[in-house]
Amino acid sequence: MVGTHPTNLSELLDAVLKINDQTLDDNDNTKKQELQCHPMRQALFNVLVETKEKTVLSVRNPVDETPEDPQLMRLDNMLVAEGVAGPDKGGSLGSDASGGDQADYRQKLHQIRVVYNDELRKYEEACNEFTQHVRSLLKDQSQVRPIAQKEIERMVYIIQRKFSGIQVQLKQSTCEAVMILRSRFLDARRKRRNFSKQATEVLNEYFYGHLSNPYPSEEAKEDLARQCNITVSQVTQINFQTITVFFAVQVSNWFGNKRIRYKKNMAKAQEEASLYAAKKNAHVALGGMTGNPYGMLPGAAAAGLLNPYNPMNIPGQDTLHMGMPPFDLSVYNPQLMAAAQYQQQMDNDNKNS
DNA sequence: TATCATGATTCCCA
DNA sequence: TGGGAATCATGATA
Repeated sequence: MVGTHPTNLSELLDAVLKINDQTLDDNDNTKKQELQCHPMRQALFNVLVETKEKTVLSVRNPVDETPEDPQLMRLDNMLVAEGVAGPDKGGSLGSDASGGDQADYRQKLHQIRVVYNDELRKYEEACNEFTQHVRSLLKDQSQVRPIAQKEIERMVYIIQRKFSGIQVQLKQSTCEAVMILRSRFLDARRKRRNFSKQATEVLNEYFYGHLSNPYPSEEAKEDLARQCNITVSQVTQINFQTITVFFAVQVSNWFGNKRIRYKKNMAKAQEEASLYAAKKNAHVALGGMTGNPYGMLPGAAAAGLLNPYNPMNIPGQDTLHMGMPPFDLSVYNPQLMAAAQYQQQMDNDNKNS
């Protein structure tokens, strides 16, 4: 057959079968070229491809039948939320975090982010490289055996799915690393650490403003936590609940300690009370009467007149008319007295309800 | 480094 | 189950 072109399909098939009997390496390029240039080549190729598609290849399109992997979606969402994937959010847990811890957390999260993105880039490069290699290999082979574009795509899809498995592993281990980092950070927070001055101010203001009932509700605790800048707004959804509870416990601890120590050291407490009363009086004098009545600290209350722990207060008697305020003379201000009465009325109403 | 201040924990009780 | 009381542990300061 060398040197002569097969004239019909059966001849061409014979030629192909002959080639298959030998190794392709053994054939010279002349034979290959003869086949490539044969006028019936494309027709035969199409027939074989069609036959192969009918017999071997599934009619189904594998890409269409597989929806987005939910596990992969969860991992992706989490990585974005944690600031590992997507735009760099700085990896903050809360603005109250002490500088050292927060910086340490951010640095470690950044390290995870860098390693993750580096690995992901390598993975994508390897995947693309391998896919490209397979594509060109199959395209090359399609010169000598029937390989349709559809088959090539199918092969590429299978390869990409294999790589996707590796991607899931990478994302899983990255999520684990972030979770470990997070739990370590939270454990570190459990160690005693002083609140900021601003936070203590807010808590003290509430305490002395509610001396008649220094027991904030859960709602009030959350509100105090926010006011203390122990905000949870920057915390990702995944740990939102845990951290909210954690801050509420901190506020509870603070009030627990405060109540005990207030009783134990009344002298110092009275001093502090008058300090906060003076602050509030200044606020009132500056027109604060229109402010929140719950946040209002009447001088009388702050000075101890409404204080249940104050030995000056005899149960059953109208505390507003009990003795002189020990420190704060501003209770003589009619406006402040009215505020004190209002506060007591509110307290009584609360008790009755 | 001693002392104080203060947040956290534990136990007990109503 | 929440609060009081005692105690522990650690940060701040002189």
